Amino acid sequence: MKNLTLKDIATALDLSITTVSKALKDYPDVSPNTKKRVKAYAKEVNFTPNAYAAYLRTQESKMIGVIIPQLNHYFFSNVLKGIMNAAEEEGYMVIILSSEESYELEKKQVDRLMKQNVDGILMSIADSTHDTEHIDNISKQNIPLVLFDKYSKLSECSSVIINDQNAAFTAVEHLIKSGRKNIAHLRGPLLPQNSIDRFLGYRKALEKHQLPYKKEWVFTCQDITSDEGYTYAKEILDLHPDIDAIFAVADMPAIGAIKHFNEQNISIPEQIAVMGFSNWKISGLVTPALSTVNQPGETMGRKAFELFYEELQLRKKGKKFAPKIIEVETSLVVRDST
Amino acid sequence: MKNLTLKDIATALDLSITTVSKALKDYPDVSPNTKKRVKAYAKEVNFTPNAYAAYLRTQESKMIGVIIPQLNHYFFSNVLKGIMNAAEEEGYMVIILSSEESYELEKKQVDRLMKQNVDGILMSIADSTHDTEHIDNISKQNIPLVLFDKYSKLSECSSVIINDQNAAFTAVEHLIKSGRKNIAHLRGPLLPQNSIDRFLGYRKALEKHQLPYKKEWVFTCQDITSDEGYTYAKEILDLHPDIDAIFAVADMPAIGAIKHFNEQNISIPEQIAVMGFSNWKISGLVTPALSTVNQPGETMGRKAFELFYEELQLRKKGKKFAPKIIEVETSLVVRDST
DNA sequence: CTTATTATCGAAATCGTTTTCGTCAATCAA
DNA sequence: TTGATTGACGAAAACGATTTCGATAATAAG
Repeated sequence: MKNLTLKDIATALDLSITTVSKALKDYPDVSPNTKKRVKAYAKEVNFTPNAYAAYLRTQESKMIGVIIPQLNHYFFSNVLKGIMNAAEEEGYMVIILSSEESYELEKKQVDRLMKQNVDGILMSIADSTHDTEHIDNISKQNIPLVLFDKYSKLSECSSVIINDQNAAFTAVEHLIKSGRKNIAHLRGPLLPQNSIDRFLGYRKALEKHQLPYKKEWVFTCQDITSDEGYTYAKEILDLHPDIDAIFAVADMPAIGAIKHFNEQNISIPEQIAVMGFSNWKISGLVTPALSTVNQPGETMGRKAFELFYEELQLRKKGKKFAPKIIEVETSLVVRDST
Repeated sequence: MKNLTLKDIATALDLSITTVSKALKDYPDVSPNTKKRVKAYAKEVNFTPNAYAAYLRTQESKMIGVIIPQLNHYFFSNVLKGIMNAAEEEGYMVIILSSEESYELEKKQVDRLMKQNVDGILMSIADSTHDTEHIDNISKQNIPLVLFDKYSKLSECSSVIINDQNAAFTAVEHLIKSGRKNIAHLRGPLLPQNSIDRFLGYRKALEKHQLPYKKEWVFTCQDITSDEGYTYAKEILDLHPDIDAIFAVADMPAIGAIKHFNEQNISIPEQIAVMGFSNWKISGLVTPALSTVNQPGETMGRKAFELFYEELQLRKKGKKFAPKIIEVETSLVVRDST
């Protein structure tokens, strides 16, 4: 009960391996009649060509590699879903690896994927990644690369992103319009572009509405966890009692803050409003439900695969491919915390 | 800048391909000196043998397939992590597929993995899977199969599970010991064994402590979502005001219930206690923090891979492998909701 | 009736490893 | 000296699909 080969079909139909192969791939020099016979038989016995043998000739593995910073992460799981669905439609298998937000591991994973001869790599770079040599290597090896969400301004490759600055701007403006004047920001680490852009969006909104920007109202989360939000919420209550709203770089810190306020019987949003970012599932389940910015992960994943596929097709034809940047729309999700 | 081959090394060192290959694999008929030369050079140029070419001879793809019911799922993400870490240590790549809890899709994914010639399949079967033909096919094709968490009592294969009945029993007993007498159960769908076992554990605990079992206090969640918990919480408040505790089949329904109680200003755990199952990250973040049963996903994943690997080694030696069932320890996590 | 063209098909090389089976020289035993 | 053993290496045949280049027969053109 082993997998069949072209040879099996050839002997069964009294044809050569060559003809069977050609028939299945619709070569013009096979008569319509034999094509029909071969295809019918192949379907009957549920034949699929051995991917490994095919690779050896075509150098196409029909596999792509995906590297994300965290496996257990609502947003990235959604991106993966989008990638995998799109990949399946084109007959691609997906190898998923995680960098665990580590630069060293990320380099290693890139290496593993290249050794595995994937046809392309889609990745979201780790927060701690400070240089792009390993990323540039991918392009040098001539394999298509698409970045998503956390991208690099330095590397010349296609990307699928959101407009973090605008999204943050809109979120903060929403807080301002609902009457808040003293808005704190739980920002992300200094490195990834997203965290910078969201911070810039925050500042821009303050500026537009002529609210003062205070350095001491910006708190930096290193790992973007709920614990950090919890801790900073305490600090805010103790040292900055005039703050009446918090805009967090992500849902997790926002939820940590909410937890602390709940424990201290601080009423949300009356005494202090809280706004997250990403629209994780959990954000709708805490009390009060968290207002946030929706980041359409699945769409981003699909678009990322499509960009890869487009690039691959062009390369196969020997054409040059100019990197594209796709910006996916976000939307404000207003719930009970603002 | 393409990947090097054995041939490249052979010409560089003025040896034959054969000798290079043998040297790298420590064949006895290669002199220690040449081995040293070859290995040093291979390391220098960062050579790794082409996996596809190797497969063609050895019929080992060094890939395993994993099928989980849901990609975006805290517990399964953890299992994946365990699998992937263990797999990497042995040089295996992991192909992850999702069945989306659909029997049809599950069959299709099994098929895809077999066509991809993976060396083994690890899977957690979908809730809707009612027969095991596709699962038995895997064994017939002679490829190792390991089930985890959601397994089947019908199939003869290794499994990594928890003792759902005991775990549920302990959880409910904890509710009883804290003084609750009227304990409802939000159970899972009728099919998967886990849901049945947790229900049985619930009954057993009631029985042991001589509390009456009431059919109308058992509510069936079809999709195990927070929405279902939310809805049933409402029903409980309206129709069964004497219920003073809820044991849910999973964290999500429990959290949905908490949300509703919060909105109705029902105090937890004073008026009603809530107990979840699985210890998702979110369960520690809601207010009040949810008591639950910890299910060590990462450990389960690692054990699952180890079982696969053990079976593979035995098969390679031509030995028979008797399916093993590993039971992983759970633990009660008492937080603020009980 | 011969020659050129077209329509179908196959032989064989190739991809990069692995592994079996030889080959050859050097060493040893007799 | 002869025959047997050992040590170190290579030639070549797989693995299964793809693809180039011929080969053959049937048809059309002259």
